[in-house]
Amino acid sequence: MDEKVAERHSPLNQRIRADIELNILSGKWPPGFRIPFERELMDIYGCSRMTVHNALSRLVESGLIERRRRLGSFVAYPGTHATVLKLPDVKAEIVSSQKSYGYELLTLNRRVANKDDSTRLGEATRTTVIAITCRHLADGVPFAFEDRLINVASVPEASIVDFTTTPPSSWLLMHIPWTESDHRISCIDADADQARILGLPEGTACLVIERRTKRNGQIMSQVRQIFDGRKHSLQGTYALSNI
Amino acid sequence: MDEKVAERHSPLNQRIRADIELNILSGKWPPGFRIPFERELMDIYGCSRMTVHNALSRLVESGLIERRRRLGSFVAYPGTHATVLKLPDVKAEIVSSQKSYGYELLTLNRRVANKDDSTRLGEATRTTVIAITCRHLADGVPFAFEDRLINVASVPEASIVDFTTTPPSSWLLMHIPWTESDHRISCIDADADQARILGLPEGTACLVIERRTKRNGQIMSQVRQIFDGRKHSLQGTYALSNI
DNA sequence: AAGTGGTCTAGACCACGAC
DNA sequence: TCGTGGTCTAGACCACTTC
Repeated sequence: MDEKVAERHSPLNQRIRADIELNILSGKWPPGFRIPFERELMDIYGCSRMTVHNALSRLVESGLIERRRRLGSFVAYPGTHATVLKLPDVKAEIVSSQKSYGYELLTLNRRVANKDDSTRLGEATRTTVIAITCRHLADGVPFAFEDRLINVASVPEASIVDFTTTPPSSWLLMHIPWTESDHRISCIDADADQARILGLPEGTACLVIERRTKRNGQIMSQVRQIFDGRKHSLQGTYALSNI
Repeated sequence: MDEKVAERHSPLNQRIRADIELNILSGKWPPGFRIPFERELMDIYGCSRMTVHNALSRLVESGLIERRRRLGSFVAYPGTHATVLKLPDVKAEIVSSQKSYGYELLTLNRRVANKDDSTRLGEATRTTVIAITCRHLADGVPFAFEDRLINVASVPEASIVDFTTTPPSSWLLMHIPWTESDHRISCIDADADQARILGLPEGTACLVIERRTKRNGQIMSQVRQIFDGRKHSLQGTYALSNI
């Protein structure tokens, strides 16, 4: 086998991973190619099986190889492109781009979930929700329009928060961290309201990010954020393992 | 510590991972919380340090915890939401939704990269490129407009492919697998050409996916795909470790 | 100096699945 | 049946960083 031996002084298991990645990404080992057995790699690198096994296991996690007992390890067939998108908190995003952050609460209602609310939360039960619409500004210019529902049953503390000064996204991130979430990214033509709030001509293409956050399977919040499509885009890289 | 002991009959290292995940996602262990030392977890689970260490290492990879020598392991502070988006091949996406797939080559040029081409490829060198525009149809209805550049220096085989019948995305996926890629997702108002090709009113909000694929750091191809924003959206879930 | 995590070893037994 | 990967052990030494 080819030992390109990346990064001479890094730990052995990382070198093994990097070597195999290189062979796959360079096209030398095509999809379906059987890579050496663990016991062969032990001899090649002069190390124990545990070291080899850990390296290969992480390649499985990253989706680069598949392993089958008795048959060996094979370069996987990539069916799709995938990308990891980071969707930062709007406030953090504005601040980190050296602009001043502004926040305006537009509406706040506390109500029993209506039909639309239940659809957004993905729950049939008639819970109480806090419905918030607000606007984020960067250097005084409208940056994003946010429309959020908070499930009061799941996040009772939200009842006593003063959302006239605290952006709900930032508060939730600080107080209800590490939730599971699913996202939907789409685009729309701004309607009259949205255009007015974002200071755009009606019909401008806008980027929409919707997110539902859950904890223990229970939905805590749903949010729809709308951005000026001419100024905002999302970028992601697909890096394999981060050696 | 709390042993919620998920999945009784799964391997021990996965149970350890799942237990710690549960404590973090449920909010019981907030960001900054110091989780038990490896040697404590050995006692708690009655296993060797290697088993504990492997479990914790994978939690580091998933971004859920951070570890510092001498101090211990801590629940990480989530700065951003992240999502894994799958961006399937357009043909595969249409076929899997039970619709008939159609493909039309619109233009094909082979030329020395001009200024715009070089920008798109992110390379200053004046290489030869194949520039393709084409249209994907689902059940005969325009589905996506694709504008692609292929770097001939990196993908010489592309010179002899008949792109009048073969969609370039599908060919590249089959023949140049396992490239690295980066993506950009944005939206635009369809201009006259785009509207005509997609069969939409001019000015309709459209979703745009741009992708550059590399191999060994060398750019192989750049593509811009445009979809009807009213019908197309991207969805992603953030699953932590896949236990 | 002391204690944490980082890495590795040389074994072991088991589970699965092709044959 | 038998060879592969899956899991685990009971050690070991090292690197780093705070004390």
